[in-house]
Amino acid sequence: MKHHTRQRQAILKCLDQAKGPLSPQEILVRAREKVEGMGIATVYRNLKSLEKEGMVRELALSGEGARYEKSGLTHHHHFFCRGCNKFYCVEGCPREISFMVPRGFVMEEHEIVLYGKCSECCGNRPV
Amino acid sequence: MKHHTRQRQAILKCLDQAKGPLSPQEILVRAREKVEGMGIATVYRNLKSLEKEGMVRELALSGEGARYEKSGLTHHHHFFCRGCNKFYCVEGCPREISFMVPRGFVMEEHEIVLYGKCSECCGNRPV
DNA sequence: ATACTTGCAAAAGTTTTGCAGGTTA
DNA sequence: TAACCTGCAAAACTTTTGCAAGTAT
Repeated sequence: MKHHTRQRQAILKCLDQAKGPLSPQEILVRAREKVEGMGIATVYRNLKSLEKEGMVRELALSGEGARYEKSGLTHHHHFFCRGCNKFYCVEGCPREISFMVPRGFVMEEHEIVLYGKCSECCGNRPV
Repeated sequence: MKHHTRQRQAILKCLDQAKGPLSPQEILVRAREKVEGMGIATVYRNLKSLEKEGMVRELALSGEGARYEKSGLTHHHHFFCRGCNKFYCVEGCPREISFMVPRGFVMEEHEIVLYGKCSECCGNRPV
């Protein structure tokens, strides 16, 4: 039987409030505002178990270590800002991409990542 | 002035002969067939410098650590096989994706990764 | 009470760096 | 010869694990 701990709830809340997937470190910093003294191991452990339960999804798309987001969101993709090294969720998808699958391969999922600068890092202010 | 060492040439040759981007470990194994006793540090160092020179491109798209490929290839994307944990290059691209870029953001690049099983891992033989 | 979680510290990976010796131009 | 590279080992990071103590049911 799973227990509902403050730490676990804090992690889920962080993911809820984020505009995009977060790294374990980002989660730690934010979750510590809610649960003082929380350890990084707890973050990793909870992310793993939440992933196993299907509540969270791991994304590894930037050369910066994995990010995590709630699962069950509507189909979407991501934008990685090279200025602030953050991910943002983006809507839309060019549906028809199965023509890219090589003969004999089976596609189960796809992921699209746009790289560039977010509006804040976009010239308005110095990076 | 850069020097042309056997190690550097071996790494480039491995990348030339591969069907998709390779991990540093994969490169080490293959390069050692050409240059006995080669060390992993040499692989990492060369990949970094080749990347800086613009000859090699880093991809980090699988939760499995970065992969590297020659740069200057024609625009293409990748398929990650969850059976053998290898990347394959795939042709084609649904050109029009700029509608996905959020207002105020600037897109510099995009990457598409298909996940699934390659033909070899696809039922024909047990994974 | 029992089962599950936590924080800490140690361990296991992966990537980077320092250095003495070797190689390239 | 001077500049650059290499292999090794140590260092730096990131992620996982063991364990005694704490918490949820």
